[in-house]
Amino acid sequence: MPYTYQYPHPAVTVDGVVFGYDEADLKVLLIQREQAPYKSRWALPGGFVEIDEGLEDAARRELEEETGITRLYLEQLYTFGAPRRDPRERVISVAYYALVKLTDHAVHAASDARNVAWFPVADLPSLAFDHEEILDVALRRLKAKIRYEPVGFELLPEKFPLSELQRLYETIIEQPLDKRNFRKKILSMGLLADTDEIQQDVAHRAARLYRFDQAAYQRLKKAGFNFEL
Amino acid sequence: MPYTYQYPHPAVTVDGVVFGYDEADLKVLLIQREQAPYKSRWALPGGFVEIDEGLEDAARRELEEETGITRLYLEQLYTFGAPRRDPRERVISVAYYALVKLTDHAVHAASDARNVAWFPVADLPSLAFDHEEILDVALRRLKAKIRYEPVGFELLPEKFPLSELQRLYETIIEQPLDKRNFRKKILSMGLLADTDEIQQDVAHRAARLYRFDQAAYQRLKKAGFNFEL
DNA sequence: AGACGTTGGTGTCCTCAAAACACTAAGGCA
DNA sequence: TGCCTTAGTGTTTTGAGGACACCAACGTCT
Repeated sequence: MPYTYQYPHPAVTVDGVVFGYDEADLKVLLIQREQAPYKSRWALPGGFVEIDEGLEDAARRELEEETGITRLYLEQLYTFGAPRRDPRERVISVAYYALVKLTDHAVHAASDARNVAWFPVADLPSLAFDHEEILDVALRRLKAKIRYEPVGFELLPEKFPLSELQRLYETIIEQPLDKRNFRKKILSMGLLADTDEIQQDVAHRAARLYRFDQAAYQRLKKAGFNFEL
Repeated sequence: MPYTYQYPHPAVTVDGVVFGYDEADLKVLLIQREQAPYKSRWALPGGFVEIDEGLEDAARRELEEETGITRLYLEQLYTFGAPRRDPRERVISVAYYALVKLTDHAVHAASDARNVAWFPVADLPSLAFDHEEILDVALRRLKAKIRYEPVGFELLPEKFPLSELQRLYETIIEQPLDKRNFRKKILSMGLLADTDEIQQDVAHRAARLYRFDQAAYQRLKKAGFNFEL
């Protein structure tokens, strides 16, 4: 027990709410706990912050260790610190939320022996600790954020048809959008670049594929442009 | 040194960015440090989180202890945890921002012997630790938040003329607003109740005084209303 | 008493973006 | 060849935001 302090110190962890999307619904990555407390309950991936490690670094490291996911959009969400949220000791958790392209990470979600799985947000198991609350906050943040910043693209493959983008939006904000108005608006922003490709192997007319034009977005943002819906 | 752990634990603090407004500019409450490090530098009020105390509770307690301010709008801002942000040991700071009615707290800002003062955000001294960064994040948040949630009223006296509300908005978002359009819009929301009073002791035509109608706001919010600008 | 200075308070028109709305095109499949 | 499914396309209507200028009230100064 080599670490002593003059005053009691809480433990600090990071937890990650990792969102993914597959043509049907919005999903979250969960890990089944192997140890007490909450043994065999599902929980958000996360762990302790090393003493010499930045918070975001810790979040990335834990996500990589536990789920194998490496490149992702990551942003701090909120810090949860209710005194008894962990029965063992006082633990303060800095929560992050992340968006990944599910297509890249679909299968091998289980990286080490652990039980890792994607769950549709509409149909979740009961979670360990206060993780349901954390997830709830993350979901509200995502719903709000997607309307005024172009983060939805982080959830899609690099090339995607407009209809998929629209379905993504409809899924997340939970309301239908008019097809023509959606296309008109999103295209008029000039953030989408038309790859000269079309869908393959579909049983109907193939759609054009677009990609998000990061460079154009940066340019527009500097010029005072504000993404909206 | 009675507190020992198996692994190293960081210290956890809360810091508060307290905003006030007085008919000319937006101000922030700062404390002059009495001890090293950064002795005699100005800093955000804050302090250590007790081991059995919620984060928001800690923020309120510290603000009351150090500045005497008691009723305020308080909201978690962001958590800062760069490994060397405090030279003594690893310290993770959960920052909050607060809005107060400066009229209520103008004078006795110095509660105990400490040196406490309001500074215009446009003219700040150099600050201790990473507090300039924290303040910067807080300011950006306030600017964004005031446009889509009716928090501006927290900075004004209970009864205020419309012109003062408009000046507040112009100060915070740093651009002028058209008087007629502003009045039209804000009044049409139905969030302001006309007290039947007017300004006293002014050297010109006296303005009607309004107050923010919290009950009406709650009602509208439930009905799906969204405040904007 | 009268002129002046300062802030309060009011309405219209124009412009543009959001919302509603329905049909043809393409291509695989039975 | 007909059918099913999804892609792709414009116009009209409606409402909100933005530009814009004058009179009213009231204290102050001479």
